[in-house]
Amino acid sequence: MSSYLDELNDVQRAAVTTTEGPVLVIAGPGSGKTRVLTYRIAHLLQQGVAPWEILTLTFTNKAAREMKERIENVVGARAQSLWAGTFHSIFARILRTEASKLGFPSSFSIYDTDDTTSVLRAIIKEMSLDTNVYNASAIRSRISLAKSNLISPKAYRENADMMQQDRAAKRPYIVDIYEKYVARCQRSGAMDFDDLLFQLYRLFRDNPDQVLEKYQKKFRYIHVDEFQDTNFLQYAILRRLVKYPGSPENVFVVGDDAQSIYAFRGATIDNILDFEKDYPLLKTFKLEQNYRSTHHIVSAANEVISFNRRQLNKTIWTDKVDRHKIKLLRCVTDDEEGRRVADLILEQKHRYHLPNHDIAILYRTNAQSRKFEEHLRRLNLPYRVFGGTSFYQRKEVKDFVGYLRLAVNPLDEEALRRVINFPTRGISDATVDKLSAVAGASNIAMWEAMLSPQLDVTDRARKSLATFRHMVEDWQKRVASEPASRLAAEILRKSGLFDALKGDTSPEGISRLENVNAVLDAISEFADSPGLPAEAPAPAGVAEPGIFPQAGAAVSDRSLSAYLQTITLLTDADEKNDGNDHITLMSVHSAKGLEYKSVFVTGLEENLFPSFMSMEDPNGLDEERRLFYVAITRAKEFLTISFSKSRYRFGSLRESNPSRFLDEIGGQHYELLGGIGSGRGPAAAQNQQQPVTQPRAGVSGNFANPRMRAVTRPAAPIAIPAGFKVSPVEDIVPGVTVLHLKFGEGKVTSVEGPKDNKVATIQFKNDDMPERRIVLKFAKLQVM
DNA sequence: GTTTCGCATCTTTTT
DNA sequence: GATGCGAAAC
Repeated sequence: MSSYLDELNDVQRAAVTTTEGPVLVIAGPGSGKTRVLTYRIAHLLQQGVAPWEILTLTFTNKAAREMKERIENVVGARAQSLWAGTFHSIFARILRTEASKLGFPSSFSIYDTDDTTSVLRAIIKEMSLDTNVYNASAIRSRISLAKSNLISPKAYRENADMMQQDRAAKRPYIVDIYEKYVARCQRSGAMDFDDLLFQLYRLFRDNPDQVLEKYQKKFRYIHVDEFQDTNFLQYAILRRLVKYPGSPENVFVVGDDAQSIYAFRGATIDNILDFEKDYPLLKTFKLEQNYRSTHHIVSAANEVISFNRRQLNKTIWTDKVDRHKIKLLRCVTDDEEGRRVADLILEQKHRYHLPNHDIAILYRTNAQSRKFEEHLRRLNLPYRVFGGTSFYQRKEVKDFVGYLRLAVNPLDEEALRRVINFPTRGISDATVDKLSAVAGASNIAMWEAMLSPQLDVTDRARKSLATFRHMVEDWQKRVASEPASRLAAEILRKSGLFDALKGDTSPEGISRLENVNAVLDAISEFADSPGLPAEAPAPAGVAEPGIFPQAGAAVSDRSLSAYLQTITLLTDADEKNDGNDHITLMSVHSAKGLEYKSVFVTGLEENLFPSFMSMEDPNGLDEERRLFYVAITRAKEFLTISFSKSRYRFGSLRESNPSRFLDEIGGQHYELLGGIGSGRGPAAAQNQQQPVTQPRAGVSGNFANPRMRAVTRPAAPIAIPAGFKVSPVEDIVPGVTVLHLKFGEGKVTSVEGPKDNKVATIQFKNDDMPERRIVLKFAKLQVM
């Protein structure tokens, strides 16, 4: 058999070669998930499946790109014609082709979260509602929730539950806002993130023969990466694509319920459970060997996740030998945390010769990056911050992009509002409000309302409007014919934006100008890049066939319009690597799917990690725990966890307690680090005075002063009985009653697994889980 | 019509 | 600490 199959273990190979029918791969962290996915696709190509018949939905565009590259290494240039990308970007591509069927222009705009919030704010204001009660971003999440559950404004009004909730929250007009919002998006020729899913669903539902069937036939093999993070709507679309009479149901999904961290966005592990129900012929493979991390790290991760109430059965194990324990860094202030992490990085770099790209600092909230940046800069260590306000969210960039969007789609009201009077050109807020009122009254776009006879403004304003309109009309005419980069450069000058920025010689002003120029560069690069698939001369004349001409063209679409749709859907992870060797700083969410030799997981404090937003709700806490699980499993060799006793948050210094998650790691896996900064400054001195209880081996990590912890967890902790003695593994057999330090008394129902890695299923008496699977080599159990 | 400043508000994670 | 909003000054 081909050599690439030899690089797989038995389970991996079985998954890769099961090409027909529905397949579910449950893949623990570091278990070679990407490898399985790429080899499976390569395998399909080797067997003669055409690349454009294979659809792969990933979480980031970068993941898709890397996958393509790896496949290319196996099968060559054909890989470039694969359909691979995020749900949102692939769907946007399909929508672009089919937009007219939904009453949208094919160059529709995509509203990001800011745009959406701003539209909502305008609607709320126009409706004269109390902005304290009707908070735009809260309404946005409410509408997003509705869309993700396929609830249209009409359905919302008929939905007793939703309406009742709104009345209870004293916000009965949400449904009206929702209705207006949808109308406004439609007349603006704009879709928000949820629309990219919602509208595609509508498209498929309402055009089963002309549209849906075409795609069902086209995509003979469909793959989904990070399946645990798909939401209801994404799954509903997937199901329509895959499940129909006569379908071969060639759908291959890869996921890990323990790494599901997007419940707040509607993702649910129910999808995995539903998947088993929806596809009776499903074959399931479990990848349980972790090739990434050392034993201490894997064990700590297993212990932490065992505290969650609901999980699929699996046991992650590794044969990597330990060299280093997990380090626990206890700090007094967030500044000390920043300093010690930076110092430790320097030390690790020297002692183990780590390049910067082997190192990552992870945190729960983006706001935490600051302190680390300060201290890395102090030590001259190069770093890069991912997330937070991305490049495309900066004001000057949004302004420029606003002009570009308007040239491509003048109906786009958000773009229009943004740029109509910036730089100022004599069009006042009052005039804009009037425009908006006319637009609302006759349900036309504001762009069209400029010409309406009903528009009652001063002659001066009318003149300003006409000048502005002519300027945009000119661009609009040329957008289809002229090279994107040339037109964009002209728009930058003619709009007056360039002069406005040039006038500002402050350092910030200069950097704003640089940013805008960077957009120009990006457009040139985008326009000049050889267009991914179709144009790369496919070997032996295998271009994507004509049954799907437009989409084939869309693949290599280098227009301004294509550029704009692309950038809105970029994720942090997609940001281009500048080729420099730098330390990575990012949120734990963004780190999903990545790995580093040395990882610092920071800010392990109650109300921060787990977040105060999740503390009330047990499901929320479980999600935070999965997030922590994701964080620690990013590390291959060195894992350092830090927390601080106090921290600046929301503008003032606050006390904080160590995170409950720390107690869930067994003491044998970590060591408390004596301050590097000992004797340096008051914080360090104070730190030394703190009495520190060293963890006792064998007892669940109780590193911190116990009085600091008001413990709340599913199973109430029980007192350690005098004379508790851990029984040897051999004594744990089915039928015996055991005592567990966390879960109390329980009965062993079964024991399985290899001799050195036995797993027992135990029913605990006072526990809200029917049963738990306990990895015996880590557990502290006494036979009673 | 435009700019600036002070005040209030809201702070998670992301496509 | 960042952002939005309204009022006052230009």
